[in-house]
Amino acid sequence: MRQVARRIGVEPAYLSKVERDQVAPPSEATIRRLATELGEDADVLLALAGKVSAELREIILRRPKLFAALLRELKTLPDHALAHIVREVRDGDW
Amino acid sequence: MRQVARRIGVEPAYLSKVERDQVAPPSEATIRRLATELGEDADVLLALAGKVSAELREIILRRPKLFAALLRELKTLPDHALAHIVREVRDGDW
DNA sequence: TGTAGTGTGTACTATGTCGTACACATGACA
DNA sequence: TGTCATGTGTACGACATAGTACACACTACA
Repeated sequence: MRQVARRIGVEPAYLSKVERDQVAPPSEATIRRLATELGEDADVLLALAGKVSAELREIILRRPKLFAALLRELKTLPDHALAHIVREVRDGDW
Repeated sequence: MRQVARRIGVEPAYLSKVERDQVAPPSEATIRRLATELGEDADVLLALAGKVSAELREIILRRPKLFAALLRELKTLPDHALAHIVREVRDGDW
């Protein structure tokens, strides 16, 4: 644990408390370093901390109306339908 | 101005500073009341404040991987293509 | 048996967020 | 010319965020 703490640049005591939810979630930067260190998906770890990455936030902020409308429409769509859209867009069908 | 301030529940001095960007943006709740009062789109006003509504954040947080992938794919799509997707989903073509 | 490494409890701190409170200058106008 | 409404400058404050620093208890093991 001390090794992980040292590698991601925080105090061992702090990491210990983070793991046991004894403190508020770390900053995005710290969560990202932790995700890298643990081989976890950063977006998922951030979500566990109740955070959305600054990168995604920026995408939305550039076109708030469109993305707000889109997200509200997609909100209730099942996973496979979402994944389908992702694939279609990626394959350039737009 | 004092009337608007009173209606949205803040001090006139504060609203004055907000208008001239002399202070950090108000909270989401205050921005929403302001948007209602001014007849503006809340998502747009929130975006001007660099914020994404808690509602949209929650949608993402429930399925972080899917929405992260989706947003990154949609990031560079032109407005009309995004609007097209919104319509298709709304019309139940999924 | 002592000592070296491991996780944890307690206390503290700096910076950011989201405002309030009050005084003041200014211009309109009766 | 006094007063009344209007916007603004300055000071302050509560609470949240994102940690540090240090001491301490426990375990393994040479």
